[in-house]
Amino acid sequence: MASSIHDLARHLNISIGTVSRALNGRADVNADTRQRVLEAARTLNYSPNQSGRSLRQGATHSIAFMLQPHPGDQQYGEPFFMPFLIGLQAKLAESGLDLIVVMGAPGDYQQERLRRVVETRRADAVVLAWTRREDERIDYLTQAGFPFATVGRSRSGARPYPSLDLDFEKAGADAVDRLVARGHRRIAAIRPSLDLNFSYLFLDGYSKGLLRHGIEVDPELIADGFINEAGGYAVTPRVMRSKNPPTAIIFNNDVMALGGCKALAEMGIRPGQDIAVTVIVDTPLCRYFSPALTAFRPALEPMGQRLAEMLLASIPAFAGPEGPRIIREVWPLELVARDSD
Amino acid sequence: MASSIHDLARHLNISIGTVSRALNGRADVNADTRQRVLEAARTLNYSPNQSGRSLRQGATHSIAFMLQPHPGDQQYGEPFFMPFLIGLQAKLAESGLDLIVVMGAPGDYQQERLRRVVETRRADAVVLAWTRREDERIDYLTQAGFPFATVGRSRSGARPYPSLDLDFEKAGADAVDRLVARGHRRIAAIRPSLDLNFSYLFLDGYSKGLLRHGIEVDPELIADGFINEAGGYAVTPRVMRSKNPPTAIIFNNDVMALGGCKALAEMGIRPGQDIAVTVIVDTPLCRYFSPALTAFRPALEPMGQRLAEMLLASIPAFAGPEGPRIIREVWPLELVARDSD
DNA sequence: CGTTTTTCCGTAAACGTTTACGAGAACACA
DNA sequence: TGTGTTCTCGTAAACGTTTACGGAAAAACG
Repeated sequence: MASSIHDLARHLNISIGTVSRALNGRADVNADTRQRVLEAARTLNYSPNQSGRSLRQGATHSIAFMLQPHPGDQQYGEPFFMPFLIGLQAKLAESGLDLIVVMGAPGDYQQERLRRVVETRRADAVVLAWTRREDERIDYLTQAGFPFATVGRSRSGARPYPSLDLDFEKAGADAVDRLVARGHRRIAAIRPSLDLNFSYLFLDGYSKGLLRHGIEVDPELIADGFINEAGGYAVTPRVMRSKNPPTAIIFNNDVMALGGCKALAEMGIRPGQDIAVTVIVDTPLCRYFSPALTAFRPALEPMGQRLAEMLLASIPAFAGPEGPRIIREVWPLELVARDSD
Repeated sequence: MASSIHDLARHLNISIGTVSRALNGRADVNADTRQRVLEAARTLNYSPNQSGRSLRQGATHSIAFMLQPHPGDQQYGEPFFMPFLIGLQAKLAESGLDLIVVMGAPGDYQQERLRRVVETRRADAVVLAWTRREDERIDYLTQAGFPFATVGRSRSGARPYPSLDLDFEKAGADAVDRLVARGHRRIAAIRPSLDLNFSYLFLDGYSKGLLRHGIEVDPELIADGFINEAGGYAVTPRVMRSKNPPTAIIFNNDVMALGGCKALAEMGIRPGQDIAVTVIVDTPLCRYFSPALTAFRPALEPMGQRLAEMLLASIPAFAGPEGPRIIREVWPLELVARDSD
């Protein structure tokens, strides 16, 4: 079943060294022998043992994406990440790299899992998502000298590292601009309660947007909750019951918006009619909700591809002739105007 | 940085064999030396190189979950699988196994990816999801003698294999029962157009349910679409515009229901008032939609745990003293009555 | 034909583990 | 003291690759 390089060598009556060289496309092997080797490999259904080559080369040819549920959440934010992963995987495959997604148990915030991946050398590099404002994972990886890239920024990290993020700050400000232009002055912001960095960026943009229009930031109109439907559901009534309730709400993500709209519905408040609703990160949910939610859309699949390029560019073994480079980029979020505001 | 077993041996002035035995908890090593080895391992920050032990043992200590987007879909059905994966991963970890999620490119239906995993021995077993009625992956794995388990059943497979499925047939029939009891006789069914096995099971149950009440199955009330929001959106108007339109719709999954409800909204038809809507597989979306959707709920996390047990029980190396066993189970879907019917 | 270069291939070591085997030391028992 | 048993540990092979090195044969060159 499992045919090794020795089987090929024996079958062709040549040495294993030659077989290996032929397979790996090295120059010092006769064109004819190479042909025979490749053919034998096909007929004997040979494919190289990963453990063997990893051990010899000190490289696993795989990149790990760390997947972690948030505490209090069972959703992983996947509607967001799946298109991203498609792009990432496609680009990595071009360089012969496999993408593996490493699961963590809920609650331990990946540290333990990450250590495992790094120390047992299960992957050549990792991709981190859901970066936090202070992110111990980033500190650990830089300190360990392990290659990585992040989707999202962070304050952590002694050395620079490749990162790709969305411009949540601009989106937050743009959302305010649009609502103000439509006559709103009481605008609420609902965001995750965790230390997630994009949550801060969003709030910064929101605040700057308000100030730009001479509107004071009212703490009563800002609320934090779990980053899931239940979080939005729990927290939205709170801002609606403030002394001077908002006429518009900006939700930081789609699932919190879903929960929030549920709460609004139960209060008899209709998005798009009685209140304006804007969502920062667009997903199919926003589009197919009724009313369709105005949202800011990321280019997820291209982002995945780009992050792969950036990650590889930072690793000496994969970087081009000009040597490794650290690339950091922030991509725009594009407004998709729909019916909810 | 990367300390090996040789480093430990040199540091302690003993042989690598002894170190290895101490680390692996074998009996023939002095309690005192074991203590010293373990301590040195901690201070030198040793952890075994996976490639090394995999190569030697012929086992990778990891299980692969094959993740594949459907053609025409970018969603992966993750809201469904994530809690399942949490359970799966938790149980596998108890046996020292890592769960890795292997991505496939959209469209190639995993075959290529699966071959890669199997042939390069990247995992000791795989878990398949989204089983099809005729599933070449199952044929391939049985023929290759590679351990696997599925969530979902299939017609394929020369030999029996562990599988865990939900009782879509009963859920379909129960949904009909409930709707009939509430006075409906024109009941539509909307399901994925792919060869997915649960789609057939659902339709069987639906048909049997109707016949049980003496209601003829009307092909005009059955529609197939992409298993995503767009699919439900595209296909729902078709059944609504039939000569004798339905007064109730059963959707096979949450995302198609979301799209379908969008289409209904645009036609001025309100779920829960103008039409009854039932969803077979419950997710947070169903709960937080307005109106909350009546749905059938699976116990996803326990299912993940159970499948891990079943998979391990089927592998000689992990099975208990009574030897390997093939377990197949079908779990119930529990009705959660809400506001949409 | 002698010398140099090129082409091609075999040999063997190395990657980090695990483990079968055997041997020395300590101990028990008569 | 002689014999057998039990504890411990070192030695070395093996897992499947890749690759540095060197050498034989062929080709090129004068």
